[in-house]
Amino acid sequence: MEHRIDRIKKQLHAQSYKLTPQREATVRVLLEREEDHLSAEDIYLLVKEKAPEIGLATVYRTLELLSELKIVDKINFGDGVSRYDLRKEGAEHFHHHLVCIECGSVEEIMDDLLGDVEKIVENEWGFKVKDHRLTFHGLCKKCQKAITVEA
Amino acid sequence: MEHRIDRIKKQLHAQSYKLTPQREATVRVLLEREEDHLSAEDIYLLVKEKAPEIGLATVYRTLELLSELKIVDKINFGDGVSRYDLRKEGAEHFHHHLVCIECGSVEEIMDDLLGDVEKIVENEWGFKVKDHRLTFHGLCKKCQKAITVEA
DNA sequence: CTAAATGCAAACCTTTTGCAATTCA
DNA sequence: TGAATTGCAAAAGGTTTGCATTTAG
Repeated sequence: MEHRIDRIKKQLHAQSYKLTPQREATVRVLLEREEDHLSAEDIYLLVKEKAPEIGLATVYRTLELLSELKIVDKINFGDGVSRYDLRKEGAEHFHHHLVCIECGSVEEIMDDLLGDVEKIVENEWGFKVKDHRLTFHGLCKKCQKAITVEA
Repeated sequence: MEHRIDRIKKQLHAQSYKLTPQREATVRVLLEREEDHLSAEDIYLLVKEKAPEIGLATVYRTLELLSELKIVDKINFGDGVSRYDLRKEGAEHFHHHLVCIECGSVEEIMDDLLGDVEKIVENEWGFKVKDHRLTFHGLCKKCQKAITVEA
């Protein structure tokens, strides 16, 4: 944890950005809730517990900055809100998501399943892939069971 | 074209929705601009040319209805706007997109490249896939060339 | 005829921005 | 010190909603 904060601090300083207490608090929330897919508002409320004086605008500005630095990825699952997801260290590509259409849960897949597909896209379409977004919509294990039982 | 309109009319009637002139005009715009990825506002302006009295709210309501009926898919490329994409007839899955990070162009891929990946997700994660969203971000052919030349 | 649909304007939400005051390096 | 950052409140989108009126079936 401290290790990752240090790293991020260095990344910021490298571009002459400052690691303010507000930014640090925001990053800590992101680290603590790595599994979640929090909206800016969610993050704001959590950061407020540690740093009550912070403003929502600062959270937005911090998240934008972290996006630029590729520390977080901004995603959108189709509800009207952007969500922010910490990039795994060293990850070349954005990970994938399984969104349950029944209960709304979001599971992450870290494996890169798209190696072959990207080759096809590059060779057959001449498109140079830099990143991707892949989300599956369907039924998670739990909801599949629930439906089987009730049927 | 008329054939597809008829089909949609039937789909609407099947659920006792009406095919109003406003709805028909909206569908026609969608059919004419099948290749594009129009926002609600874009569609509104285009529909207005044929049916000047239409209101933006009606366009939104129509698009929502068409989404429900799986006639269009609502997508989000990360700019703050929802875009609407006509589903190809008989398509089981949503098609894929190649978004150029240089010029913003959007190309569509109709082939289903995810068959194998879906099998893995179903078998290894126990997740029952119903649909997916796959977008690649990178450089289109044109922009790759442009960059090579200027370098 | 009557449930469904429309147009308009107001309301809503999320996100962004201007600016004076503050703070990190 | 001085450029970067913050908080606040206002503004700016995009989208939704309430309601009186109109219309497709």
